[in-house]
Amino acid sequence: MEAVLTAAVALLDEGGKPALTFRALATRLGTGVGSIYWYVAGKDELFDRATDHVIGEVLTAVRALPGSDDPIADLRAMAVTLFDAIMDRPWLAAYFMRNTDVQGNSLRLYEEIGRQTLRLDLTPRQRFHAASAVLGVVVGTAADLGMELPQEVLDGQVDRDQFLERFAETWRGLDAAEFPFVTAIADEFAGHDDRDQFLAALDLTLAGLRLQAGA
Amino acid sequence: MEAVLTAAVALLDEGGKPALTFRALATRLGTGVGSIYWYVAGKDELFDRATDHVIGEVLTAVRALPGSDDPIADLRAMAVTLFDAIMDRPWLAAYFMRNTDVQGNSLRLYEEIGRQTLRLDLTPRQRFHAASAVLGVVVGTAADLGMELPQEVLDGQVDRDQFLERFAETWRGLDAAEFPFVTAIADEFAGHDDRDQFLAALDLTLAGLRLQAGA
DNA sequence: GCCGACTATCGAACGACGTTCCATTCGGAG
DNA sequence: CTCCGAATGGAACGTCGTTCGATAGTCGGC
Repeated sequence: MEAVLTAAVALLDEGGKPALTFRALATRLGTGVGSIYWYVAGKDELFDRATDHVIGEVLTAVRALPGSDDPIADLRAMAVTLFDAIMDRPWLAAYFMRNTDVQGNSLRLYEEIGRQTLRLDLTPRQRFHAASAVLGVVVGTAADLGMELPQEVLDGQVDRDQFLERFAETWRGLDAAEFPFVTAIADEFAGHDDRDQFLAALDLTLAGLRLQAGA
Repeated sequence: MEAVLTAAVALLDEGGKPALTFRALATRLGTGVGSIYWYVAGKDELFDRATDHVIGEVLTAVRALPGSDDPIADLRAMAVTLFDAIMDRPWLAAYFMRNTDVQGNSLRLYEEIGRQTLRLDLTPRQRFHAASAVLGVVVGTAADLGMELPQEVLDGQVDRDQFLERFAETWRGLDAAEFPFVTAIADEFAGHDDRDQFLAALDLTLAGLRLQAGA
């Protein structure tokens, strides 16, 4: 069981979600395809279990955070930890979008984040919305992060900066009257860092949250 | 070509992303599978074109918005319009997560949103991040919206509220010492409205944005 | 020593899918 | 009528998730 999950995670790390295949997994484990079905009911459960497995690592990382007297600062640190984990393993983003079993480590992570809102002066509903909003920022930014890279970039044939520059070049060439915004921020897009983009979005909602909590 | 796209959208509306199949599409069009390949290079392009097709409708809806003297209010209205469109067609969420061709209507929609940031007192980078953050909130919330419903709910066998209540019941039964947050907001989760959740998250980032812009 | 019951393994086979390929048909220009 | 590119249709291929039955191994009870 444990060997199945670690092998599945290894496949995901190497080739992303499409690389996780029952046949590939069986080959790596040196067994037959049918054996895997004795441990998991199907592909969904396999994916869920494998993902929950690494969410466990994220959870321990989150729990190991020092913590401070500022709940929002702690909230920020947790979100950053989660985001960094997704940057390392982009296929993780797909997990949060099919959270059928809101159980296990995913629930515990949700608890860790939501617990910070208990330290803020908010109504229960506001707490619920705050925790969801923070998670939403992570997922929302991570979503167009893992998927934006076509195969040629993953293969290392094309540099990421070159890839962005190609788009920026197209944007710069657009009609400035019809696309005042896009032409204006083409340069920003060219060299942009996904992590900075995430932090900016996160800090916006946290600023709003701080305002709401009156802290 | 046009018929192919409208049929593809119809299939997506009826059964979501897994329902969009070359064979199903060919059957609906009364042709062969190979014919579709004369119009599109593959499944990815088919999905992109079909999605961009409906994004066009969202774009006209966004452009039809009245507009006000408050850029942030306009930003909010646009985000809500986009979110509502995704609520109607949950499979749309998957589109924004694989925006390979940042061209077409998607780009125009991005322009429409970003243009509002030009009316705010921000640096170019802040404008770029603001537009991305707003889109991120929409995508982030919409993501765990379309996917959270298992098949039994889509089939109408189980009511959505019953489905949520089932989770809430589990959460209420957890140890309050170990899960102080989850047990506290179980009631909120039970009857929660996805749209309210989205609006709360959106308003948080917009409040932060308003703070940043000093408006 | 034999037995059934349970745990666990294996790979052939099935149906659905995306994609390729090629023979065929159509329609207008010469 | 001829011809050539535009457009069509569907058989065929490889891969995928999943199912299924055959086959061992293990262990307690008689």
